[in-house]
Amino acid sequence: MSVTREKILELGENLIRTKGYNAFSYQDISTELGIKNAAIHYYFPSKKNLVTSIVKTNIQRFEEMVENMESRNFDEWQQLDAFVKIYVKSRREKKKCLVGSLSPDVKTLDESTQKELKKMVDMILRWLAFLLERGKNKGVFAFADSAESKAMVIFSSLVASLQLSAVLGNLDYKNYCQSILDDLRP
Amino acid sequence: MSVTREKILELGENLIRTKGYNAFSYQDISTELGIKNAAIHYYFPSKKNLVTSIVKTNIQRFEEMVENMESRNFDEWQQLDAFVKIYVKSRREKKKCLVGSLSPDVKTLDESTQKELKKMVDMILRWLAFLLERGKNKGVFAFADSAESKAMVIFSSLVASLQLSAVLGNLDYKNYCQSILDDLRP
DNA sequence: AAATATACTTACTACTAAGTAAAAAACAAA
DNA sequence: TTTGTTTTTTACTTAGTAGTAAGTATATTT
Repeated sequence: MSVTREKILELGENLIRTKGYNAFSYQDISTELGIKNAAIHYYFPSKKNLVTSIVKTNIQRFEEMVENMESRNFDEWQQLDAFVKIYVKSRREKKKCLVGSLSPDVKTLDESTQKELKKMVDMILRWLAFLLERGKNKGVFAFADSAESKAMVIFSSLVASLQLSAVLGNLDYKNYCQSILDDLRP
Repeated sequence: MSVTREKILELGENLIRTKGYNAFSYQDISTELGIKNAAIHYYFPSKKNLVTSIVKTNIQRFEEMVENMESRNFDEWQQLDAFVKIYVKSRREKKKCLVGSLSPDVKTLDESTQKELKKMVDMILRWLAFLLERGKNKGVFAFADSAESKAMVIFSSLVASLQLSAVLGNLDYKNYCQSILDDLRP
């Protein structure tokens, strides 16, 4: 695959995660990469095309991460910890997660992009609920309500706190994430 | 105060809460109100001006709500329940909350708007933490971690789940909110 | 060597955005 | 009824936006 294409995807993702979908333009990318506007259209005929590709890439990345953790026999706690670490890293890099960046703009996205985004959110929540359920049965986690509810609370907390920490500025994010994990301790 | 001005503020808020800050235009407002583009500039010289006013209005609305609840001797549970009801209503109206709409776009906002938004988030989190702490001491609530942490988890959950429910579509939001409250039961 | 595909650039169209200056209309008070 | 103020429209500018058509140099295939 083309290096330029890869760079466009990477830069596009970063722009979405810092400025948001409706605030970034092809010019932001072309200027940064030192190419012309039309060169981006060569790889991604339309903006919706680009964003859909970015979401698809992220879905794949997530699937690979989960597969990798399972094959390396990560236990439930280690897997959840690895997932939370993605958010700690995002915060350090002053970026939001892709879901937290695109979800607020979902109404303004193309239908095919909406579909991919839904697929991604569904996938994450299903994985989280499954992990929590399995961990609870094995005594790794302890929590009162349903695994689905708990998955939603944990994911929501991670997504929104990343947005809010950009507003508040200070916020000890790493510590906050730790308290989410601690809450599950048996 | 002018009726047109009030209508612009209301419509602007709704547009931010449905499409987002960077996706709505003065034309969206002028078309809906049957006035001209320039008429909006008469009341709000710039877009940043309008958005800042919208945030300020919401801060005031929140302050009034809290004052009102205190003066009517709402207990901690009733106050939290009333706060959660705002989000259930938002979900019913297929809108995000203002914080959840503007926070992801904070980098693209004018500095004065950023300041007001921070003020709003600070205020809500302080109030929530205060309420949780007081309620815990009185035995109305029960939770393990600090009131500040719990306030952040609850607020994040409400904000992000509103965004995610717009992506997922189905989601039993009312029930989800109930589970957040149930979690605090002693 | 000729044909074709790749990876672009140049130069444009069509449109939308925010914002402005000046004129006109609407409304009040004298 | 005149005068002044507030509100709104007309008509515009400036500065973008996504997207396209046509061309070009270079590499690859036939």
